[in-house]
Amino acid sequence: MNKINVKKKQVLQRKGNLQSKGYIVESGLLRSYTIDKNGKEHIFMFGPEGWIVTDYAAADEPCDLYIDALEDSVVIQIEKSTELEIDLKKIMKRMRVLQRRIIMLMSESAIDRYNHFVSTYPTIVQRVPQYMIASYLGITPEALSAAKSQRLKPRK
Amino acid sequence: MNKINVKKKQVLQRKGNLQSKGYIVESGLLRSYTIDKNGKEHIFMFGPEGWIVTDYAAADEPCDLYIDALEDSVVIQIEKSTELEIDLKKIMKRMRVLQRRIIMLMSESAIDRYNHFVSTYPTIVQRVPQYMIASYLGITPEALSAAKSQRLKPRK
DNA sequence: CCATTTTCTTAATCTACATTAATGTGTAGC
DNA sequence: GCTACACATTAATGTAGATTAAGAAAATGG
Repeated sequence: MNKINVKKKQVLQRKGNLQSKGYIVESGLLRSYTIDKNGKEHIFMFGPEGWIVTDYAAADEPCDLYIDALEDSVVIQIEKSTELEIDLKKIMKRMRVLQRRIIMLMSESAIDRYNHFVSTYPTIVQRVPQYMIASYLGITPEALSAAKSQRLKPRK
Repeated sequence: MNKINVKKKQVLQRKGNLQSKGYIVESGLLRSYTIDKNGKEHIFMFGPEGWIVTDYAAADEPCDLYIDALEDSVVIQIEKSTELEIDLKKIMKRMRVLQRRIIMLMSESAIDRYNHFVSTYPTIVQRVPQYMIASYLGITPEALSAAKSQRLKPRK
């Protein structure tokens, strides 16, 4: 078993890596993200304690995601084949998270996605800066800020 | 084994169903989709021959997706637990498809997503109306039509 | 075939969100 | 207490894509 201490900002995986691993987060917080052709970051997922962070490229394919640490963390590095054997129900759950994310990106407004996020991951909201949540939601920090202040105003 | 003949437009599963099944498509074409609070449809995936179409809700949870047939089809109905035992590599592939979809929804313009779709699923483009592809891409048919005609115009 | 319905396109207007830029606020180190 | 840096807010302007509506084209059924 391969337990690793990771410092905040340390990069565990870069886009394009072959043989990318999975990471079980024991403590701390990881994130995975892409950088698009305009150099803009888009956060794919946050990985707090208990979560597994990985890219779903096969072992011999270049992966799509960067993975780094948002807090000092302790993680267990695993082979991808191992992860999948772990727990059928967990895989199902992960699939559903991805499914929901797609549905939300297609069918909900920015503020609705934000509200959803806050109620689904209240602890993460406290731990990462607003602009990263915006990045996860697929909008700019400015748009999130505006949407939030809108929400607080009583309707006339 | 539960082989079913499905007529075009026949609905196999409704959003909110419990105990929803998975469907292996032997021939024909299925799709899964949601309907948002404004009554608008958003296609989650197309399932041509050889694909498995399913919602990732656990057996006892209400599912998120409708599933219906876009062409007369022959499908095999399976229990979800069965599906997952089938093939680890396939699961991985499915995960990656979802991952890519999320990345694309967050980081690419409508026309880039369209081009991607066409090169990834050239056969499906021939088999479904444009407005369904728009729905899959997360845009309106009008926007897709406009984007396509833009693309064809030589740049000045 | 013809008639009807479904799908696609075009164009005008509207809106959510992006971009840019400036200002504000916190907090960490000195 | 300053200074700096990281983050959040606000406001002005820009733009991709939504909406609406109309007409053209294509598919479908009798």
